[in-house]
Amino acid sequence: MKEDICQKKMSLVEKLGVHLENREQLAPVAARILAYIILTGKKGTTFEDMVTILCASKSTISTHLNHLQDLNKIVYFTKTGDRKKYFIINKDMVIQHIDSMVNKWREEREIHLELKDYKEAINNNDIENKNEKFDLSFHDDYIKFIDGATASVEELRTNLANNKFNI
Amino acid sequence: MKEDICQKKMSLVEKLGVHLENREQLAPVAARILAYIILTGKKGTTFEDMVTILCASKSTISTHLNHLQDLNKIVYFTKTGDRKKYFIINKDMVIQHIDSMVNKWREEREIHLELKDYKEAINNNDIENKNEKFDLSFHDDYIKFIDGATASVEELRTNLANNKFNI
DNA sequence: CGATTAGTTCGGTTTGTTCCGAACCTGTTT
DNA sequence: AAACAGGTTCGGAACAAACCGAACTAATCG
Repeated sequence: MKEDICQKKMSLVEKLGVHLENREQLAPVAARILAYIILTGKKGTTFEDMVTILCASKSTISTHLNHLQDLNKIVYFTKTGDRKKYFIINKDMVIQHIDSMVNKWREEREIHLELKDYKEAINNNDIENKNEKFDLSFHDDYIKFIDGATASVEELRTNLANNKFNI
Repeated sequence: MKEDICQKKMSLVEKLGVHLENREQLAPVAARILAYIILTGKKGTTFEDMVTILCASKSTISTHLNHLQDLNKIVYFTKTGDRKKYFIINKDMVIQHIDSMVNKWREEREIHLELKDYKEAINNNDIENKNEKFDLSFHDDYIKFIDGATASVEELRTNLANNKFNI
């Protein structure tokens, strides 16, 4: 029973780990630490736990734990008469992620506008070769998509803010 | 005049290059090749052009050009009595990109469902600690966002298919 | 004081990526 | 045949990322 759940947990740590590794650009072990902390939830996880469960050295865990704290992805609480730190995820990690998506899309939008500008200038410069001109409507469509996606994510942001609880 | 445009072009190659390097997970020079091909448009670019303009070795250009062709990002056309290949972007590169976004979101959706399942199982297992239970509504909100974003991107896909011209 | 707990710091190895130069190949021109 | 155009292939240099072990620190406990 308990072993079953533990096995399920570790398989999810790997799966979520791979996902976070890509999404958050983290080192393999750092991503697994984050995944493990997420899946352990409010009761928190300690340094030692992770050393044994994730099968990594103390130095690796130490470095990555500090890194994740620098990135504001995790925080810890303590218990009286206990020197250990209990790590949990920072509850606005999700908001951070949403903001980074919005930023990424804003940057992409900027690039599309710049590309369109450049292509327009080229199109107007050589009048001779009509069939070699750039198509520009693609950029407008793409910008429309970005605006739609941004609207969806802003809605998510409001939903989360209203519910006031995350993860 | 022409130097101005050329300088603008190269600065856009770098900017778009950095963007593609991250978005498409390409090596720096590979991303710049792709950016240069995009910004040159329908008249196409040759191997030699890129060696001189991007200041990279023949071997580097060769390797990356072949890699980009393997990824179906670029294609070439030829001219009678001219052994050079003229590279242009594959016009369904955009569709590929859209499909990869849709896939990424579908995977993310799956993970959220799995996480929710796991957390629900844990919540029902220990009945004692009520305040340590996982919040689950976050996953529903996130899935709602993914569905919204997917709808936006599907709309983009239809727009592009209707217009029948890309890039 | 000595031992233990909880964690940090540093140097080094392993592994992977990115690019280059030199040699090579294949078809064409002289 | 020799030279050239248009590439390809291979070995390796240079650098960066990821992790580890060993030595260390700092606080607490017997």
